Amino acid sequence: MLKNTEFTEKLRSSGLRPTKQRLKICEVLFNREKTFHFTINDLVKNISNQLNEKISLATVYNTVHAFKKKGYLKEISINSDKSYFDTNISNHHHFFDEDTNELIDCNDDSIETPNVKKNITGKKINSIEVLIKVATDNQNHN
Amino acid sequence: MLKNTEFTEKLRSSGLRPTKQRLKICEVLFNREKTFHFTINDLVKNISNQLNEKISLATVYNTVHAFKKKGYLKEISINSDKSYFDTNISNHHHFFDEDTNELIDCNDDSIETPNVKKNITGKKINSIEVLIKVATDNQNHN
DNA sequence: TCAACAGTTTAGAATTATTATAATATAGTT
DNA sequence: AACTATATTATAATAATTCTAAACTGTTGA
Repeated sequence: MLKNTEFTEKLRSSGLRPTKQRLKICEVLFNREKTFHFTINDLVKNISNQLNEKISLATVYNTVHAFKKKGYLKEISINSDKSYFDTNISNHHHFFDEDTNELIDCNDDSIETPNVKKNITGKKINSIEVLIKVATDNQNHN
Repeated sequence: MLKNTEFTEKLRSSGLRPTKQRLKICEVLFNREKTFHFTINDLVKNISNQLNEKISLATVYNTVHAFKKKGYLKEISINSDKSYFDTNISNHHHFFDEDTNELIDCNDDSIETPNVKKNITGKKINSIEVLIKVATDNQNHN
């Protein structure tokens, strides 16, 4: 569990001003045992539930994108109507339950990161994401 | 190159009525040498360019989703503001060029499909998608 | 400590993608 | 040719995200 001073330091060291709103967002995102997935909407709700405060939607968008840029968050590639973010920035993959729209971390090595034997010329690989879509067996029979 | 009669047959055999609009969409999507990626917007533009006709946006959405359900199209998991579809329904993976927002097929075996050693209990794996994000080396330094 | 400035926040409007709706039209069958 | 079920359409509604311009605030340097 980190304290506000530590968040302040961390933000400052990466060139982000430690504003009230950012510190609050840090608290909600990073002051917990386990990493988790969220949408912008989830986060806004969490802020109002946990801190009983309101940070404007636009600010939450700005902050999440700033944190992503600095590598404190990962955005998960999924074709959904909304964007999913992950506070787990380690190299890992995901299951997506199409019945419940639930995203499940795969932290052990049950999904191995595939080798990429050939890359696009002149480009650097920024990420390798694996998404396994699952559903109950009796779905999709129409 | 398939003819309209063949599309008619194919549609009918999968329980979809071979309406004018669907046949036209088939023509634009499947009457070509190479498979390709598109967004709904791209498709609407192609229809008006190639056939000089207009099919309503809602119909294009309906048809694309119907084709996806029947397995004639794949939706690609990517966190973008819009959905990408692929007429290549074979098992393959993608590069995504973050500089140009271009999606590139990987048809050879330079990206191998990862093994999934453990699955969610009671669920069936519907797909395994690998997305490699690339960019020029001098990006993301802010 | 304080003023100035650069960067941040805000609320609301604008934009964009997608879905819902309800009336109309049409394909396939009788 | 008429009937029925389904598809199409245009429009409205919704929902996610971005834009904008004004107000505000943290930081820096005096």
